[in-house]
Amino acid sequence: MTRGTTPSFPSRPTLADVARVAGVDMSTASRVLRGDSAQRVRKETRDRILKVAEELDYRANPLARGLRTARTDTLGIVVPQLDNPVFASAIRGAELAAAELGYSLLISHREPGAAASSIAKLSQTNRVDGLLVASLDDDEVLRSDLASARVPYVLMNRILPGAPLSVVLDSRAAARRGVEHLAALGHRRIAHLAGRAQGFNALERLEGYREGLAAAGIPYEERLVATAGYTAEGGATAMRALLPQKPTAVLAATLVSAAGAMGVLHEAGLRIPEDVSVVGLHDAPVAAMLYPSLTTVMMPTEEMGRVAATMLIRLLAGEHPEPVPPLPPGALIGRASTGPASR
Amino acid sequence: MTRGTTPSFPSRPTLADVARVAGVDMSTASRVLRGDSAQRVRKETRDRILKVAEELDYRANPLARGLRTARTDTLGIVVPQLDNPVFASAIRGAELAAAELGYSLLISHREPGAAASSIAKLSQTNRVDGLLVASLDDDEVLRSDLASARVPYVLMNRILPGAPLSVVLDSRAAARRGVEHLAALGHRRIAHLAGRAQGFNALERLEGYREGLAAAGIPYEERLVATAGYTAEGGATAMRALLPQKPTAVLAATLVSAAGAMGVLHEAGLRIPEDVSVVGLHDAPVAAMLYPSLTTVMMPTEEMGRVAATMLIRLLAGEHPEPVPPLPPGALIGRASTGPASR
DNA sequence: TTGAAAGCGCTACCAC
DNA sequence: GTGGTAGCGCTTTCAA
Repeated sequence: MTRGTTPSFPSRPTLADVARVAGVDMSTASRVLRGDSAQRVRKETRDRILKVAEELDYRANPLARGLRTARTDTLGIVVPQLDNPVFASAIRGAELAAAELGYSLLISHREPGAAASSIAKLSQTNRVDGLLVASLDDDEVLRSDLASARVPYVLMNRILPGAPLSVVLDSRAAARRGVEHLAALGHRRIAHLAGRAQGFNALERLEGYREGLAAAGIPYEERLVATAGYTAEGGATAMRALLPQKPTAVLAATLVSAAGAMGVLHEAGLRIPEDVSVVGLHDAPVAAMLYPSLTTVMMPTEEMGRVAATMLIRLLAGEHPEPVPPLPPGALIGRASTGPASR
Repeated sequence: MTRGTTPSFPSRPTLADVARVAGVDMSTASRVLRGDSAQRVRKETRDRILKVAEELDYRANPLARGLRTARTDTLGIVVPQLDNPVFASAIRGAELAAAELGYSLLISHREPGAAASSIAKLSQTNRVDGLLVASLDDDEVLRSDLASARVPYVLMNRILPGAPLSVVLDSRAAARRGVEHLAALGHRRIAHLAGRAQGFNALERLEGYREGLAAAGIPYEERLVATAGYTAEGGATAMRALLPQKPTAVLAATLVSAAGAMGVLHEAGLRIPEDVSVVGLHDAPVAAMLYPSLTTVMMPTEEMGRVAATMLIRLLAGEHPEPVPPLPPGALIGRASTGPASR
């Protein structure tokens, strides 16, 4: 009824207040409160200022500071979707690393096809010092978006020819690992539900799939590969198309496409894993929610965010961080969806 | 290798630049560029300024503006987790509503138990004008967090005694709707996987469950209710405990607990829906990924974010928005997990 | 209808 | 070791 949530909100103390109460000049107060490295301040004075600031519950106004220094100590992170475990955990990693290094994170959730590029929006308005960018867009689109960036950036989960700083996962190794697991279980007819036809990660995974087959001495057959995209429906459609090939195992590019494929297998009366084993790439809680629970290859998505944020902050500090190699996959999480080949 | 992502970044033009090029005073340029309502500016002058601003690609520096006006036109939104469809879509709704009203959204992902409350952090540093708060914390914890808020706020998805402005979903009606569906299919032994013991939504859903039973003339039996919390494991444990009661149908508080329960039913050799029907509350893509696909009651989570943002902005404008009643559930989405009672 | 000027809160340079 | 002060880019009286 009343503005109960809007009580008084007394205005915050300013640096001038602290200085006055402590009996020093603003500039001195600024020096100590800012943690100036060249601390040419007497310990006594220092302590007094700190004490007053504490008592007054002083917080520097980041707007004023930013206006003055032309820095915000804030990183923008642009992701195409929030409710995607990959991006959610990349955000978490970036957030942790950023916080450790004194930066905040401004999360921007830009749905593909959003009118205005948030890359432009974030970077052109002095809100962030740098950008962490994940994108599902085509190279051309992303490139033109990035062209409008007025701050340094680091890409996550993809590369873009011409953009030197990217942090990616080793999808190829992950796919190979999944195939190896299946091959070790005796499977020979291993199908692959691929991602987008031209996506960076999709191509890498396909390559890893082939490497895994080769290592097991299994010939590659094109008709055992179908493009599933990144939706459950895509996974279902692709699986349906693959059924006539009678695979005994399936390597799905994502958890979502794995789920779609599993639904089709159930419908077709095929038992998992007795008739068909399924492996998905990436690990997230949803893997355990499927039936049967899905065997996955864990991917270091949080680490990706962490590394990307760290690189970006280095870049902002004027360093020239070296490109990092693709982050190797984590362990294979054996659950109930994989078993020995029996046919 | 090189700082390829850090080219020149020419400094942005300032208002002074625009004014100079247009041959007017800064104050005049400010008036027109800001869209001052009392536009006491000659059209000719106006157009000239606009044209110059356009040519120079001028963007007001939000830091400077914020410093001057003590407003940021930014709302903070605090959620306990990102990869939760409920919060993800609430964020989307809030973002859309905020954008329409000229506000940006600063997303803060505060994991429970995070050292510093992001409520305090966001609101005490002049970064946001107001806060949208979702929280899974206990009343006491949340209350003390909010006590440190220096800006107006609106709660989402829960109430807190003493905090007048909340936007919640009508979980009670949703639960009732789920039970009605099951009862209409002939089920009489309907179990309920409840949420947290004392949570606001959990209690509401339990109430709705009882109402639904009552409406169908089914007596309430306490032993058909188990607390499942909000994890798949919790759902599994609760379902396991309920099995001896031989329910023919289950109303799960969330999709996640429904998934856990379904796993247990599968393990127990019970067919879904032939032996046991399952309904989950909330709808999200994961419902279609489960096997069999889950019948759900859709909840207006995006609308919740939209309404909350709108209320908050009204509050900031000095209006006194009326509390809104719980948002009614959407349609029941019939999928494969429910069928007629056969025993 | 337009201009002049103060000042938001802070940092950083220079003087003492 | 500390103080004075200009000025970041903008909005907003107040004058003209």
